[in-house]
Amino acid sequence: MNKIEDDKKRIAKIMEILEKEYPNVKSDLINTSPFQLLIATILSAQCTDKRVNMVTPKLFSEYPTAKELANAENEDVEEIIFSTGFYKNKAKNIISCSNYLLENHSGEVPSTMEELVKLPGVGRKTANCVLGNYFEPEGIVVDTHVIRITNLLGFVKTRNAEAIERYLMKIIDKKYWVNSTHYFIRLGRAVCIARRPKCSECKIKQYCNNYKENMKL
DNA sequence: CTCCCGATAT
DNA sequence: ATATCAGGAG
Repeated sequence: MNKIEDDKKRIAKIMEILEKEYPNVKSDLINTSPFQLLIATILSAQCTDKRVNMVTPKLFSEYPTAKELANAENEDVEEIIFSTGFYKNKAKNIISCSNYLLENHSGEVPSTMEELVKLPGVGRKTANCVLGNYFEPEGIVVDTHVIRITNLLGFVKTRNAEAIERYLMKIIDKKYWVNSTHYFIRLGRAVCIARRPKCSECKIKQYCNNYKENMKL
């Protein structure tokens, strides 16, 4: 009857199942500080976490904090992060981002959405990621997996990340705001794969509109 | 909306 | 060959 109330119950069940399936989830991006997670997340745009983790050990070894990265040469950074793609934009962003942190936040990463999205190369997705892992979440990370899976499940019918985030914040219990994204990412990589979803192996197929409409009957 | 862009699986 | 990967800026 009431879609929101119905969706609240359905996603609560889904969270319960995925929590059992993927216990102790956390970010797969290698990092030892908010600054490093921020940089790694900027690098992760349209790129796999595995690939980002191949370049960040060298990057963070040479430029461990905003202080070092702010004074880095553009070409040196480009060479290290080249394989992550969009390397010119990403190099420019993480260097000017480091400069901004030095000038405005003593080199530390701010802990609010309002301040984070002012950083060059940082939008709501990256900001939510840093907030959720190191501070208090102000929203829900909506990445490519969350967009695809929430549409397939039937919670939303849009590719607009902000619209999806607003709706998920209405229906997901706040205790799952951080982990729900991790669950969808794990499910998206292993089971609900973009090119070919493995619905037969899916633990939440009984709660999935796409499965009910296309796979059954 | 387009552009940025390399690595990988299919 | 083509779609996809923890997106963001103009």
